[in-house]
Amino acid sequence: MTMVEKAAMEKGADSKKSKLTRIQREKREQILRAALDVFAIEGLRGATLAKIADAAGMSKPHVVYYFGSKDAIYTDLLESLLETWLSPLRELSAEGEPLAEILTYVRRKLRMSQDMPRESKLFATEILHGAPRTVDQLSGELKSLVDEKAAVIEKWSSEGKLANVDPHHLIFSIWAMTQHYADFDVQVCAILGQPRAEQLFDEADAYLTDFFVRALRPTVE
Amino acid sequence: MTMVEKAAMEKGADSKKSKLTRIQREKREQILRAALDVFAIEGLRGATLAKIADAAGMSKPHVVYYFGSKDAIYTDLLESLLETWLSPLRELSAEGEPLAEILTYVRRKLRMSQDMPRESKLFATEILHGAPRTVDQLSGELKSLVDEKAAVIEKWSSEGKLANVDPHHLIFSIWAMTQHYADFDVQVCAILGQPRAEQLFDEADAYLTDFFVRALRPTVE
DNA sequence: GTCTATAAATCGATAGAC
DNA sequence: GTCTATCGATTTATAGAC
Repeated sequence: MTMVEKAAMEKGADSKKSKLTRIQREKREQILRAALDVFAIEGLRGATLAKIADAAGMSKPHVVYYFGSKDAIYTDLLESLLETWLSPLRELSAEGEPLAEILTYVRRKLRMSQDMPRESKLFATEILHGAPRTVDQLSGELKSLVDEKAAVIEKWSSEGKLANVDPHHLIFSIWAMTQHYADFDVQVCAILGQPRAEQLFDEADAYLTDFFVRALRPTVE
Repeated sequence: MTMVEKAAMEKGADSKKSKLTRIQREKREQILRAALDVFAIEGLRGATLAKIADAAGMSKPHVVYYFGSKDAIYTDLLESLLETWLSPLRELSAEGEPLAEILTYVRRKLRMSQDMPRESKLFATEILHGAPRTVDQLSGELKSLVDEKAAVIEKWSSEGKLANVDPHHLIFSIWAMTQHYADFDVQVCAILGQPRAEQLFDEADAYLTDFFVRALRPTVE
């Protein structure tokens, strides 16, 4: 086992990275950036150490030296991105104006699809294939967060500030529609005739805002 | 090259299968069924001939004998399923009542996600990874169909029979929301706490119907 | 047509020089 | 720390017996 591996295996997530030198952190970041490109396009099995090493501008054993295995790179990527991925939902506030809060959430998620399509595809592929590395976090951390925010939405509905919708399925709808533009961009562009990416997301923003306003505005009684 | 391969390579999609004997067709069907299971879970790269052969109850060379290569099985699967996959949209009729037509389409797509989750995952993975084998059909056959139906929806909107929405993005929304339940079933079940599959789709049906009615009902002027 | 055995290629990971 | 060379395992595909 290498020195870097020993340091990385120190118990506790906090100590994990603090034990690394600046150069070690930078090398690892460099590899993670390259690996994201490769994994997003090729998937875990399709990606090879050779491609990752090539994209990172290093030799194959050098990549292994820093992470121990291809699988470790993949797992590290998923873990390090999860918090970022969930942050838009975390920011949904019970204190704000209901419809505006949800529209802001939709926009943040759509922005995330636009800015981080590789990350979106990484998670999509992982879940699509049964999420063997992630299923614990899905039914733990993620479920807690969703349940908490669903309760907020439920309360808004019951107070008549929002149309009466199942809050869990509403969250699924928001995920589905926004991530669709990142995950299935090839299909979307093929059908729309290859618009500029920026224009596409402007269209999607206008469409989704309009769509959710109509669907969620409380019915006049 | 084998006899089966020779027959399969006869030019023209129609002659392709008619040249095969009944037994040859049955064997090929048997392999395709087994391969769908394996590809849907493991992806193209993750699937191996050994797993496919095992699932089909044959030896590895026997599988190759009928299809020539692993890739050929995968491509054949995608092609043979495309028509089924598009059929719900094809059935959207310009003659029917607008809102009812769209709700019927949503329900058919949702039913398809429920009944054919493996097929859904197969297409999702393919497109997610850039659709190298399918991109021609996406910008050809699929684009034509979508453009045609989008024009119908556009007309309904302009006649005031439907809310004013971008018809292409509406179709994307329907795909995204319905396929989400098949493609990301692991995540959905983790968050909802593993409900029975049938119950989940009943919930989704009620939710989506309600949601689209609200979003698409024409605004009173 | 169907099998066993194996060739040929690929890939993850390691050894060991520097 | 970083490299070249290579091992060992896996996997696609073929050869050849029956």
